[in-house]
Amino acid sequence: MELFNTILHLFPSLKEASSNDGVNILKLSQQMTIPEGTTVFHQGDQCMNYLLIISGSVKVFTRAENGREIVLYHITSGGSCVLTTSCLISSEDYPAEGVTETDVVALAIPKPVFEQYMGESKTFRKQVFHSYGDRLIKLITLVEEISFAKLDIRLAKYLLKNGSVNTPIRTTHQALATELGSAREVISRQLKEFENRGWVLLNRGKIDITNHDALAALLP
Amino acid sequence: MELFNTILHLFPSLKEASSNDGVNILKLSQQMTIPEGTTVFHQGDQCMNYLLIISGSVKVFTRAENGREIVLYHITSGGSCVLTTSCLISSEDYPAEGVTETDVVALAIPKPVFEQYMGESKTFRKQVFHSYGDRLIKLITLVEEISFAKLDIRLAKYLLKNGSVNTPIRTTHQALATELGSAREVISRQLKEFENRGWVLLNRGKIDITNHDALAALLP
DNA sequence: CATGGTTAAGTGACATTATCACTTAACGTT
DNA sequence: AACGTTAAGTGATAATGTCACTTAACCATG
Repeated sequence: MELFNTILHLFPSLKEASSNDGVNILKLSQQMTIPEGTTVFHQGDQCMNYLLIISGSVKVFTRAENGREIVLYHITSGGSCVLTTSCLISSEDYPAEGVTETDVVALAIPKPVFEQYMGESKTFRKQVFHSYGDRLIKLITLVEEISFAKLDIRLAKYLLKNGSVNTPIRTTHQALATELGSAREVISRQLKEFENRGWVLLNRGKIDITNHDALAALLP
Repeated sequence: MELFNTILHLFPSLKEASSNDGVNILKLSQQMTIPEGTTVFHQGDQCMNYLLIISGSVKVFTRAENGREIVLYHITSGGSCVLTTSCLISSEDYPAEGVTETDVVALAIPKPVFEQYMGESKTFRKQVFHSYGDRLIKLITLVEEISFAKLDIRLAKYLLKNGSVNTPIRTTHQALATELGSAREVISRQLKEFENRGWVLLNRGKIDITNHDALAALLP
């Protein structure tokens, strides 16, 4: 059973939880496959499951009235949706939206099962808490970056993180703007500036990095 | 024992935790009084306690290299420091600083005691989770505001929240800038603009609201 | 109560980023 | 090859941030 092992490998805490009292947490949970572009949760939703991502990626973001968006973070393989958890516990509404960026395989643990294992397994608890801590730190870092870091630096950082000299980045300026919490025009101009300096090569939907070191020199 | 009851009233989960197996979580924790202006934790610290605030207020913020600061949130009576918790669990370093804004009375629960009660008491767990959820939601809201909301609106909101027509706000423009993640000069100019419109009255270290409704009309 | 140090607030010039209202270009379809 | 769609470019203008100061208020102390 390949998938079974993959899951236990990604979420080792489930191993302990499973064997604890002979009940298999995996049997009580529902495995689901979600196609790319699906809205997993909405601003204002309620939710009844704790979601573990087995493969693929979910983009979590908020939207302003005027339509502008900003990505809060991504949940990838091995991650869990703490917003879901947070709402599981506190029954508050989501302050954000989640959309799958790729096809996603996930495990949905029902609320009662989740709560039971939170009490029983220290390892499971630790993992859940760790996800929380991670998100908090990511969000704090995001606040820092938005308020302090200049856009050219944040853009360079993103480019270097998501591409390299021979692996171009396939995305639109609009998506980049959303990712960095800026406006498309601003991103376009900044990229054009990078292109003028010979650091990148721009094409519709594609950005080639041509001078890695120059971009890297921008970072603090 | 007045304080004892205050604590149990603020943190009802401790009641259950205390009586659970006869061990009193309060006895194992240390109550401390911290004067105003004390740095409770630093960027880069480790920590060994879970902190509950009994009275007073702690300001949590990050600082950029150039010295600019932005307040992430405040922890007040009945709140707990989840950053501490997060680092308790994941042993990561703090990405922020905490400074007392007033004299603070707090309860420090040592790491092992905290972990024990996390396993034993569902109520305690719930309260800890709730704090986490609260912070997440606060941080997400902050990200939203920083990236989408205009400064005049955020400023008006702050003024209305912290003062009224006959209770002036006692703070400096610098503190306001930190609170809103902006620069002092920008705040000064915006306030001056409000004053020109007859909405507020400015004095060194004091802001009087003279037209509540006009300010309120600015909010969405 | 005058003086000087300290902290708060004001100012002008300039840089960066956001917004608006478009135009131009690339792509896929038929 | 023409057309609709989506991506990217552009110029003007507004909002915000930064820098290098100046001015004003407050407080302590002689």
